[in-house]
Amino acid sequence: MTAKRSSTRKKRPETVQEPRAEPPLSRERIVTAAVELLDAEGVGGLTMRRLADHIGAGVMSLYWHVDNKEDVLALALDCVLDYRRPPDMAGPSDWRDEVLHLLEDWRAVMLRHPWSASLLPRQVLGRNALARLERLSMTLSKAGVAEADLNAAIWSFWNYVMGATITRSSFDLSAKDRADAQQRLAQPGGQHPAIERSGLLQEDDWDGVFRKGLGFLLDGLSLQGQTTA
Amino acid sequence: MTAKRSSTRKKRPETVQEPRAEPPLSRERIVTAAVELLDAEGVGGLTMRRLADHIGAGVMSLYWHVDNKEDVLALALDCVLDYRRPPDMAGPSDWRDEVLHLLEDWRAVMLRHPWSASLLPRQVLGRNALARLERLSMTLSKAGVAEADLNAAIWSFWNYVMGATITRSSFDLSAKDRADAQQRLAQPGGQHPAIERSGLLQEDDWDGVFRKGLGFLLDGLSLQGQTTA
DNA sequence: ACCTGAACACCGTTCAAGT
DNA sequence: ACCTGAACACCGTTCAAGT
Repeated sequence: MTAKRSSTRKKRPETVQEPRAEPPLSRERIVTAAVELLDAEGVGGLTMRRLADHIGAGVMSLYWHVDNKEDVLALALDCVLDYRRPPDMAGPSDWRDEVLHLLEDWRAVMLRHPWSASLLPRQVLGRNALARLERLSMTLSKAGVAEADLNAAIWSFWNYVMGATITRSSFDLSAKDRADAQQRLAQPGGQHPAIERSGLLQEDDWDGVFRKGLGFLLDGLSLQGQTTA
Repeated sequence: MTAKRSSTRKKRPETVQEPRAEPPLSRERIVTAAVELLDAEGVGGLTMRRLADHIGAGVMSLYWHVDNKEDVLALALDCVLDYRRPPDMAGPSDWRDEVLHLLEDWRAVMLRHPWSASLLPRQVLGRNALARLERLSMTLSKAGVAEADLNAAIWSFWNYVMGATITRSSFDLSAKDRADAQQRLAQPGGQHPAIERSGLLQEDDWDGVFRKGLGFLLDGLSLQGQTTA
């Protein structure tokens, strides 16, 4: 394709010199641009037209390389979820640490692309999502989680991570929103004494909360059957 | 408003007789219609125009009663999440059962309106969402969950329920999809031996899985600090 | 106070056509 | 094999106007 590109170059003498001589359209280039757009503008900002503009192509050219918008979203999601299984740790490591690391990485990746988490639940079968699930499954069964508990355990971690990440990335209160919420709760005759007292909506150590809840899940799982490390 | 309606009637002799003489437009009527439409067509099927048609009003009439589409969605969500705190159980009941019941009800409500769960994470502050969180908070602190663990516990349950429900309602595989998935996993040199072996994607006892994972969470929480029932 | 139509600035995608 | 423009059937919302 380098050949093709340079032949295109020859046609355009240097005098014109477009902003950048665009490499030919390709699935890969489309996905890259889609991720950029999604990162910059969120899911509502991705439009086939804007995507084409961003690339410097006609809208309909995209459809040669891609089925439709849904396809673009699926590709972008999978791209972002890229997972290279870490080199198998030398020596036996704590399975809890392994799960923790795996899920914190997963969450971190999705928070870096805040549009991604909400898309994942209907795209469970993506290449990299499956790879991550596979890894989790391996870790848990090597840890001795009973066969009968395995699927429930995996889906529990999944649910927890998705819920946490989707919530975190779609519910970020501005300072003003927080003030409003707090005020509404503290109204005379407030109907929410408990969550007002604990400051549930004022919580801001999301990393800590995430880790703590994961701890509950791991502890509960450890109690089940013969989970031997 | 009955007056207004009957006066309208007079203008139209029985010969025409519209399907139903429409009661006047109101926020309430709009929300009801929105929920119907959402239940029938999903989130992609709700359109201001279709909503107006469904009600028998002009599109722009809606905007007198409602700020915008986002507002409609928020109202519909809160409507569906309706929560009447159950009459305080006579006698002390198991706090685990109470949490279980609370969260299973929450999940069931959202599954009955499959569009709702995905909307909730950015609408945490809705009336009924807060009421349910309040209830959960009360139950947990009465159960003796330490002050320091309370918020983490509440958010953990939230995350778990949201993750489970969103996944369940956006990822329902047809029989064909399942077959495809299974086949892809089972390909020669398959890269997913673990999740193939456990049949992770063939799981279909979602209620059971949900309850089991909730059990892990509850068990883990019970281990923490002095949780006395 | 409540409703309306026309208009604006967008969408995703089909289709028939170009090279 | 790859790209394109025109066109279709939609969107949400503003605005100026009606009653």
